[in-house]
Amino acid sequence: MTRPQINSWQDIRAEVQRRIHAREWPPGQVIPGEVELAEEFGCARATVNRALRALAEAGTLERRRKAGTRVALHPVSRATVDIPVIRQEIEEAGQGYGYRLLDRFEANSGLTLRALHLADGAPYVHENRWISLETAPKAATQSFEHVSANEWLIATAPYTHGDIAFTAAAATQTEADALGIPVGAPLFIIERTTWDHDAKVTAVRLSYAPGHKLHTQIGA
Amino acid sequence: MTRPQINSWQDIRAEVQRRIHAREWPPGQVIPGEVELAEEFGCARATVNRALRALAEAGTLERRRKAGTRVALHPVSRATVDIPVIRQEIEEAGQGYGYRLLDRFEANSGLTLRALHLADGAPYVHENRWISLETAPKAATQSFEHVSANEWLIATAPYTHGDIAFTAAAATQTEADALGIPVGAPLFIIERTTWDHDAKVTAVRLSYAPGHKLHTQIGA
DNA sequence: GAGTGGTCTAGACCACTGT
DNA sequence: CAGTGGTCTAGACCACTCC
Repeated sequence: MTRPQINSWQDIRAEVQRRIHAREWPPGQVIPGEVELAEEFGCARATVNRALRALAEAGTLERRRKAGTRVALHPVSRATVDIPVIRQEIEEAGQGYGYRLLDRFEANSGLTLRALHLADGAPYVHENRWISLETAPKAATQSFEHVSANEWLIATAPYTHGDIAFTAAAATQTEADALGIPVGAPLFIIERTTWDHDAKVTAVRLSYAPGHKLHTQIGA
Repeated sequence: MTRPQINSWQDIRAEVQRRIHAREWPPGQVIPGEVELAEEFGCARATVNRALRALAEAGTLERRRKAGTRVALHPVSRATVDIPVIRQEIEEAGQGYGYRLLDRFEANSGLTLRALHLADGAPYVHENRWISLETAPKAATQSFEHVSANEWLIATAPYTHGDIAFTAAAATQTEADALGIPVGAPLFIIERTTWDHDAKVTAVRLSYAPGHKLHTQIGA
């Protein structure tokens, strides 16, 4: 009785997942060390390391030096969400992209924009954005009437990190007018702020027309 | 004129990010191969591979055999969202966790539950769940009056993969009654379905009380 | 077919951290 | 202080894919 040969790090990952799945290694339990597993599987320790690291990044395992590797006690679902450029998002759905600048004014050291993105002519998402003129001074010379801030910033003002929040909110009068919906309608909101090192680059609130869903997947 | 020594794969990752950031390697451009970079940085190819692989996983680079490595043309923001167990989510916010089963009935080969999770006694999220009695037959013998399906399933019915959707919706009469809010109020919704290989395990719709935000971060 | 990334190995040293 | 994971190396072969 033989079992399929376990060679690659992905095979090892699958086998470890199977043992966790089958409760051979229940949640919270410390599993054998890398050296021991390498011997069992007949491979190099680096290969085991590769497999266990992948599982740790996925949230399935928790690893600490000296303490060892254990099966995660509270297996959160770790989902990776891709937030595309809006034009891309619309065009990939096979729809025609449209863009309208609604409002624009400078105040102090910031530029505030409001814009509407359309899919096949229908309002898709309302964008309320602030751009730092200290970090991205060239924004002051851009009209943003034909190029969305979304795309201009990507090509012009790189960032090092940011944070994102998802929530729901009732449509304000401004949003309702722009999207052509009743005030108070439930909107899916994405708020994003990005920095270039310590300098804030931009902050944006995207208000999606009712019905919008953000999909993602989880594995193991 | 010397620059800081570049040794670790994280140093290499940072240096590559810097060159992309500084437009030395603009979006779409093919960057030097691993061998060449390894020579430049005076390290092993595996170390360069480690750094470039990390950037590829983050969406910053696109790699293909033979074609080489290029800077991503449409740098989507790839955010990893941790979706914790609800009890944990509440307790980590320093609030007291409460749970009430609202409804329960079996139909055909499925068990349908409605429940309410509370934070410091206030309604936090309304849960509407379906559990496959084919995949998880033991669910039929569970009352779920004191143990939430959320936690019971984690401890009992593992899954291999699933999908998640985020959206916003107006509170239904049922949700409004449970959460103590007006009908039509904007709710943040998480819909999740999980499978164990080909068999559907459970599907759940979580309706969060108004104001709830799901936070995450992005880097590079 | 040839060039690139993907992976594996065997060994070594390092870094963190629990005891 | 000692044990575990984290990383690096030098070399090798493989797998994919563009030409």
